[in-house]
Amino acid sequence: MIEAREINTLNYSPDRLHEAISAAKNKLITADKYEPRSGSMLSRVVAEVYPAYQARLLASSAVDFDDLLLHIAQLLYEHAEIRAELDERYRYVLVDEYQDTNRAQYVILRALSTDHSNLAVTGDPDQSIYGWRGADLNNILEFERDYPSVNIVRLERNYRSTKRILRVADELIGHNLRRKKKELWTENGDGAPVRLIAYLDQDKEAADIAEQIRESVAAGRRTPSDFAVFYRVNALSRSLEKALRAAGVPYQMVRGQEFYARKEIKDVLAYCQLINNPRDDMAFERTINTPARGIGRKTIERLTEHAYRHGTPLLEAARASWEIEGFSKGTAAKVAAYVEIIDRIAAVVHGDLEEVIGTVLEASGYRASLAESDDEQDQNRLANIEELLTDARQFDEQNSGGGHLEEYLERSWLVNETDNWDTDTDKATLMTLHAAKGLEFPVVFIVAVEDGVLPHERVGQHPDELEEERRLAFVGITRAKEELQLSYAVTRDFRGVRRRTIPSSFLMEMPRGEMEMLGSGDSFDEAAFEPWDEPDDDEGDDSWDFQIDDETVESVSDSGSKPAMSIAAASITTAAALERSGATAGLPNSALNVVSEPEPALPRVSPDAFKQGMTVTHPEYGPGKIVALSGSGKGRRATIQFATVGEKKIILTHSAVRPAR
DNA sequence: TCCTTAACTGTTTTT
DNA sequence: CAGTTAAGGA
Repeated sequence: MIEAREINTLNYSPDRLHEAISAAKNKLITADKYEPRSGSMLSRVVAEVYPAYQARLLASSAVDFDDLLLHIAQLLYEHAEIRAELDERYRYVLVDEYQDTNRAQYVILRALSTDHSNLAVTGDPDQSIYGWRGADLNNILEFERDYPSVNIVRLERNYRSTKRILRVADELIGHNLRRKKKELWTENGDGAPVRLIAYLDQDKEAADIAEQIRESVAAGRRTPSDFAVFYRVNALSRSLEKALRAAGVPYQMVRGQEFYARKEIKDVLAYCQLINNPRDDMAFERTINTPARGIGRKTIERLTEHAYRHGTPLLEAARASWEIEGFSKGTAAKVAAYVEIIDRIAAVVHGDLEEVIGTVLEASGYRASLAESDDEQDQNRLANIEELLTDARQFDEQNSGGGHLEEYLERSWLVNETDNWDTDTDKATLMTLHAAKGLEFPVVFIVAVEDGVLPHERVGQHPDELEEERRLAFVGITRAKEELQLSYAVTRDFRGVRRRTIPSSFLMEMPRGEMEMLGSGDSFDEAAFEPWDEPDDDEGDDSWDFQIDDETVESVSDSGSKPAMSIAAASITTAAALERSGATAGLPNSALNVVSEPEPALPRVSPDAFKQGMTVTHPEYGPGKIVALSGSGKGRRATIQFATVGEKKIILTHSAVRPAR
């Protein structure tokens, strides 16, 4: 579809376009109402693709995730009598996790609670972490305005965490502006200090965490399921898995969709989808030459054309293969053989799922083609397919009588992250911060609390996005009941390259009094943290600012004077201290080279590189825009409008301000 | 049409 | 690094 329009897929990838369409749908903008924003090429492309995409969904009798809500909202909106009937039927409506609702859900809720306004919602604005998916924080922030007669109950008592953990969480989230203030308290004990550990690299980080778990379990103090390790991105799980395996710690990794998203599983399920819905052209295209049966691009092209001309689905066109012009006898026979396969599977559609999938595997030749292969990966795939059969059998046990194909497929689409999280087995848990919401563990580790990872570098210049990252950290921290460890690695391998990292700015927003700063084992010079440990005479936010000429100017002090310390400077000190202490002695050359690399942790930017109107970021104040510049050389200053704290005047040579990524 | 190899490229989170 | 695409040969 995108190809047909000769759209430049480099700038407008299917992913990006779908994302844009999804965002539009979340805002209840239907294809016919979508207006391209002037000046935005992307939106012009979307305006072209969106209606075609929607038409194609309709032709396939399909809906996407967003349609699930959009269609309902539209139905309720356009048909007063249906709305009234459903409002009548559902007298009392309860919504959990209200902070994660989007515009469409909001409209649906309103529609269902108009005549019978019995609506109860629960949620915590500080735990809204799905803004990027269309969740609208305003839904909860402005609930009182939307429903003036509302009765609000604040649940501020925390029964889960220790006082220290709670204070760390509370102070961090206090840096957010778009929230509802609340006073969290608990009668639990102080508990242990929150640990902040700097490791040399991610392998040391992973190994130490694994070792801590192993040791506690061996000592009988804890059991594996007491532990959870959270990370911002899935890619970070690799070294953790390796270390846990090496330490012999049983673990489970929660990765939603993982199973059903595998190529081989999707291949097999595509046959099922086509049986379930013969108009599913995507399933047709996926299956017709999987495994390879000599049906290529050209053949599919001709089929598509025939289908288009007759207004039929592709499978229908394939049934007429003998009449299609340009098809050789051989080609027509191959296509007919494929149709035959589909029909054979369709014949057992009313049986058990295990039978349906078993038939797919046999009739399609999929299993045989994998079994013949001597590629190691294919053997793996074979194992996954056997697992799919097991999954199907389990499903059959719960849904006896057969004929439940559609339900099974639905489940495969809708499984979420935590659905396959097993609470009964005694294993440590690895998961993303997003997946962690709603859970709790006695001991929590959060790894890679680094600039660019937690807040993730892809959060845009919009302050709301930075705040969402902060909420994500908040969610992770508040999962911990008794112990919490935050950590970062001084260097981290990323995409095959070793990089020096900068500790997350969020770490500077946490109360040092509740925390314990550590290096990893004795390989770390604690002196590196001295500037942090030293309690400031004044507390809190202003500690790195001091007054000059009436203006608040921010600067990193020279070594010697004590209070001001930016996070970037801390990381430089850390690395330097490492070198001095010979902490790197045991490392292979490559690692040593990197640590002693002349490249500073914070790329120094010449003051002249800053231009008016430029978007910049600051480790504490977040993103901002340069309003004005003054002075020159070392004295060059910028007035920056920060989204979080308003306008600040900053000396560029000394500050940690950088051009936005 | 298929298969192998080399080059390339892109990287968040997921109902 | 890993997953995907482009190119070229069978």
